[in-house]
Amino acid sequence: MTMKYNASVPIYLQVVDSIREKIVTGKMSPGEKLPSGRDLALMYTINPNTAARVYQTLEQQKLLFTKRGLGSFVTEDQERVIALREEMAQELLRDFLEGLDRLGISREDAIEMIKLPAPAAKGQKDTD
Amino acid sequence: MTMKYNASVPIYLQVVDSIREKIVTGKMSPGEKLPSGRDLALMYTINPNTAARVYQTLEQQKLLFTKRGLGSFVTEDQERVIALREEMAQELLRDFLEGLDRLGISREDAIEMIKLPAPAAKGQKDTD
Amino acid sequence: MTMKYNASVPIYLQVVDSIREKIVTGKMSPGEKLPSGRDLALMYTINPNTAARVYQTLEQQKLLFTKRGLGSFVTEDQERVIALREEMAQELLRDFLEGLDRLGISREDAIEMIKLPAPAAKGQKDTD
Amino acid sequence: MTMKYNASVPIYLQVVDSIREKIVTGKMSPGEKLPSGRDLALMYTINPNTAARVYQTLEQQKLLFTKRGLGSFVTEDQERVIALREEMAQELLRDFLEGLDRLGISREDAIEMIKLPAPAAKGQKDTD
DNA sequence: GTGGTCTAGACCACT
DNA sequence: GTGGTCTAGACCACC
Repeated sequence: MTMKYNASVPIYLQVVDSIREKIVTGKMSPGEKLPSGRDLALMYTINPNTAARVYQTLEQQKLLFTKRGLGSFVTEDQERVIALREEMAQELLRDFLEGLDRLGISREDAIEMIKLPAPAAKGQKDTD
Repeated sequence: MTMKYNASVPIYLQVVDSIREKIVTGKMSPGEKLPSGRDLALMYTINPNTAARVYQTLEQQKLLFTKRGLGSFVTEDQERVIALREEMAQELLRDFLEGLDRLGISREDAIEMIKLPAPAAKGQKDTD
Repeated sequence: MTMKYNASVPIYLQVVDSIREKIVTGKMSPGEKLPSGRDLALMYTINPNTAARVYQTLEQQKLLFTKRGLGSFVTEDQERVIALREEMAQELLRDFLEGLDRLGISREDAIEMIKLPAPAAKGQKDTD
Repeated sequence: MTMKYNASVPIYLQVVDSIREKIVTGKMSPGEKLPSGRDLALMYTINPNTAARVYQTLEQQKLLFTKRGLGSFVTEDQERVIALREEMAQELLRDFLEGLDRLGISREDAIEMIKLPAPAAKGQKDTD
């Protein structure tokens, strides 16, 4: 679970995304218990405070709920999860289409690009 | 040229992107003169310091060059522009494909999504 | 007796309030036997430790007394109950009046609000 | 601006309430600049981190917005302010009425209580 | 054990 | 100067 952190985006958000992905893709099930804040801190080698912030953020997004003294749990609101997955897909698509427009690339060309084998991996974008 | 700024990404970068887009898509031609720093500040309603940083950043990316006392000009290195456009397209595509994988969406489904009419625009995420 | 718990206030206090209300409003009579700690735990679906804390708290408030081996009983000190009811009413009123002042609402307006039919219930603030 | 803090509710929330009250009652105007985080920390004798949390919370409630490097400002969304005041009034009223019901006090009696001169001030509820 | 809060101090990027 | 983030460590209440 150790991660390479991208220096330009807050660590807590990167961990949030990592966990959110697990929930949204079903790798974590509704009601499932998440690691304790302290454990999360160890797993991701971050400060306990940062770990707490991760769970706080996810709780605000209603992707998990917390019971004091017991721990944090994946939301049981399955619809929330599905809706979020849909949102994320729409945002991903919109960003892509907007980018195409800005670069003046047609959708037909874009589809061709998708069909082709993936291009070489990127050099690191911005770590420092 | 007034812009709605997204609070979560530095203003100077948003302006940088705006200008870079014009260069890459040919809306600004090689050698063309850019507005003075002060004019840029007025046009984008930003601080002159921020405007200076914009040109400084674009100069580092070799998309423009500056002549003392004369102003800033779009690079005449056409290959640089073309290469950059290609890079940007590849990055856009890669981000899209990675996002699809994370969400567990197949490329076929993605292509279907692209072909469909664009979904309604989202409410602004965080502008101010 | 099952309850929806508010995540932001300790469960044991919510149960304490629930029982105190019954005593203060006379739904439970002086000297009446309360359920055993274990039964209380079942009734409120709480941990036996928490149930014990509930009785402990109520005992500190002299609203019940415990006889070893026999169980817990509602206090027979009727004056204590009456005084508490009065206290609670005063506190309720004071909180309301202070809130009005903070919001800059006159008492006349407040009285009008009370006379009107109750507004629709709010969505739950934070239950789990 | 120094405050007496109630030990049983988080300091940052007490400061949040203090500022929210100023906004909602019009003591602070739309667009008005709030003190910097550091200044707020000094004014309320709290840690800068706690001060930051105060503004974060208020920002989530859309009562203020923040510009990096510039500071935080009272929201210019007047409707948001009005709506919030209304919400707060409704919640205050609802809590009062619910309390009356729990204590078995009629609304007529409640109105009489409101009309009477305020009862003696409360002893401290819970400081420690 | 678990989460929640707070302090203290540091570093960085942005305006 | 201003906000944003992170670390470190502590204390407390709750279950």
